Amino acid sequence: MTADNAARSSGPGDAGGPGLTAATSAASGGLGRLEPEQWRDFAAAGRTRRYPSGAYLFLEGDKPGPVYGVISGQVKLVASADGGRELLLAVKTTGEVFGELSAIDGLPRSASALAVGVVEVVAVPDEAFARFVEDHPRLAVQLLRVLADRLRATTRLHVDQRGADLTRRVAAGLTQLASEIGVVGGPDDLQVTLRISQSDLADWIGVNRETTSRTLSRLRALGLVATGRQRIELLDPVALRRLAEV
Amino acid sequence: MTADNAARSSGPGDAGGPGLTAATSAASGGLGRLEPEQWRDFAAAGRTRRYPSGAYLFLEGDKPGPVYGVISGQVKLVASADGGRELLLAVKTTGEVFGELSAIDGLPRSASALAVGVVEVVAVPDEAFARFVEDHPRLAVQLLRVLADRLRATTRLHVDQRGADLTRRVAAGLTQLASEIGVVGGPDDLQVTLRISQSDLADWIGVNRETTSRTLSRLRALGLVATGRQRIELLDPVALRRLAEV
DNA sequence: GCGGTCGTGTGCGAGGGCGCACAGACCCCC
DNA sequence: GGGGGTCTGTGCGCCCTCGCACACGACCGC
Repeated sequence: MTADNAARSSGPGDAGGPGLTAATSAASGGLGRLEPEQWRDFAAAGRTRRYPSGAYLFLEGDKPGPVYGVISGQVKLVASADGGRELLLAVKTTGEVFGELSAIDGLPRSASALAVGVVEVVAVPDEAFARFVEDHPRLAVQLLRVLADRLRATTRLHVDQRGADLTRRVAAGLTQLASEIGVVGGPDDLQVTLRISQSDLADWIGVNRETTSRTLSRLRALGLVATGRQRIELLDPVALRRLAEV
Repeated sequence: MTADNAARSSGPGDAGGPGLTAATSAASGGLGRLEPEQWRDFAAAGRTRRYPSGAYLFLEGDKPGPVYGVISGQVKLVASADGGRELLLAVKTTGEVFGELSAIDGLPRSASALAVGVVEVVAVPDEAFARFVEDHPRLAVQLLRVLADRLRATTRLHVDQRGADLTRRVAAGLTQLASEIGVVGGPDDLQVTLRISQSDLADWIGVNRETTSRTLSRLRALGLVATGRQRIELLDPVALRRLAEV
């Protein structure tokens, strides 16, 4: 969790308040990464499974089930609003854990998990996970911190996105996504390539595809991004972040 | 001003091994209500303070500080976005606890706490609270559940409000607020009166005041609500809830 | 009682996102 | 290699929200 966004102070009405502060990794939807030792213990408690591209690991509304850890591939966590709208909550990649909320509180899944490409995961039964947590107080406290951070991030997101103009929201969305699943490209360390569709980006930031596409056009004209099929290149991540946070 | 100058001392009232069992929903912003016994333990760990109307108990961005429990009065938790916009995150009343996030993760306050009318609270030093949690594993697990629930609720809110039309969002906002701070009125058990301004409601649902007022006019024409100065009466909460959930 | 302040209600014009529609490019699979 | 499906890019008009502006009424303090 980057401390820099949280460390910013701002009173009520303080114009310099937090902009679209992208609460980085914990944006929403997962436990974050475990330390190697913890991961071994975690993996030992479950079994490996493979899912084909497009398969659902679980659906929104399902009864509680296993907690998952990604071994390889990517998993999208999506929540559906009414009218068929969908919101992309998170993208989980190798080493990340997700689906632990249901194991914690026993409530139904609040999002669907969709395999992007072939995915290999380790699935730990929820009871085993619950025991695991109860037997490891330090882990429980760590979990508390993680959930607290995610709560902050989600609230922050909720607050910031309200009334912000499109350019800013798209810039913020790109910045967040890049920090989660960005693939560092060329020789320049700053260039980042996102391998997602514009529809996914639209679902992520919560606007429709066409508008997102148009906004990307604008950013392209500014030389900040380059786009292609299933590809968004952040040519100037720094400028984008600045755009997002103003 | 930030009422941070806390009087130190006062050992942790670490009496027994109870849990800070939280009630239910806790839409966002607090721990929920404690059971009487737990409340006693909690209160014993801190000291009572009084704040005049309009005083800030803490400000967004402040360093971590005490965890609060409301003895009497109301406290508004507000987060500020850019441009002076504010969002009302929660209203805490008698018996409710708030401000525990910072005590958990040590990060700065993510919202400001504002006294609505004269408020009496018990303030428990964050260190005491943290020790309290660490020494009671079962309490930690309880807390996990509470945070998980709040995370769900916040995410749900975030997902649902996206693209929903105004009538729905206002109806949803009224329903939520009513369940939190509604005062049951007349003989009919279903009638609920909210003692807040329309500006507060607007901040709660995240639209501007004028639009909120106009939407209330519409709902008034439908016979669903009655309005007055600092007063919104839910004449047909059931219909409102239906409106919100469709 | 009398201003001053705050909360409410409403009109109006501007701006912007939404949804539809369509064209072209690219990819995958048969 | 061809055809269908997916992804991208863009035009266009509708409608909704915003922001400004103003009037009225309730409440408060002197």
